[in-house]
Amino acid sequence: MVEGYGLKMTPQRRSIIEFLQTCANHPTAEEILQAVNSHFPMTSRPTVYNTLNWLKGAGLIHEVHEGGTVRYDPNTSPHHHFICRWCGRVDDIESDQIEKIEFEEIAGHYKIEHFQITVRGLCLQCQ
Amino acid sequence: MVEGYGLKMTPQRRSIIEFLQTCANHPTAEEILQAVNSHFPMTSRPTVYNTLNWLKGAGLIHEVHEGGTVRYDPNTSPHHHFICRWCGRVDDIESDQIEKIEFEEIAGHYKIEHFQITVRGLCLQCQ
DNA sequence: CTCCATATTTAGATTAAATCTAAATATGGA
DNA sequence: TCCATATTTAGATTTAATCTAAATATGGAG
Repeated sequence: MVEGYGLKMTPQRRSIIEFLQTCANHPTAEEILQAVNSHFPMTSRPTVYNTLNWLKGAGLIHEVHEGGTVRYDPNTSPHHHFICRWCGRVDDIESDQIEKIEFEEIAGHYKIEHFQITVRGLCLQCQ
Repeated sequence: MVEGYGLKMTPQRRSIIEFLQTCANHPTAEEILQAVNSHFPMTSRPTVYNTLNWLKGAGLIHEVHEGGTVRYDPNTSPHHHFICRWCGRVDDIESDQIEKIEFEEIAGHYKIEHFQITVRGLCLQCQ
């Protein structure tokens, strides 16, 4: 399936990928485990973590470390995050919603490969 | 010491605060435990976590969740972070080193209280 | 300065997230 | 269809962080 790496597709992996592609938010590993088991029972915790690490290594998902919990982000296009101080939800903010940023001052010191903005505040429901 | 809250100053807390004020980087709880014990032996792990949570609640330090490890940041002025992809170090980037950002597009949806930029790449030593 | 109510520290147990192990199982190319 | 090899699984294990109850230290009141 994933050429050259000897990787095999399984029902468990298919379920996890399918769930990640259809969910709009940023689920935790535990939420993924629960959701997948409600459709395809008996997928074990290590399998969920194995698959998530496989997807992460292949660059198909990203980990989001915010608020002490690890979440998984199926959106791999460059984008930013909004985090609600009250309910903890993580929403995507597309890059074109934020103006370009210049890094002139620090460009000499670091080799900048990527940057990400984390916006915090209150979402519509929690205001 | 911290008025109105019934909090008491102890040698352990003093050591932890002193270390945080003099260290330039972003230590983990474990690193703080090691450093404090080398100066003032026999400070237990729960005491380190108690003190860090007390300081965090008082707004004197911030937690940094990056790369799967929790780090503590004694710099509470608004600033940004650089994270080295290779060695994992977290450096401060002061706000005035990055140009102002406008949030016009998303201002209608969220109540924005704060934003922080995470820059990733390679530090001088790791290039 | 001394006393003592109360906050703090401690060792050890406990929790929770994530990973490891070895055995059983499933995948997909030949 | 067969079978080498990757994957899954249950259960144990690791690690970070917290909880517990008993011992201790702090600092305001007298």
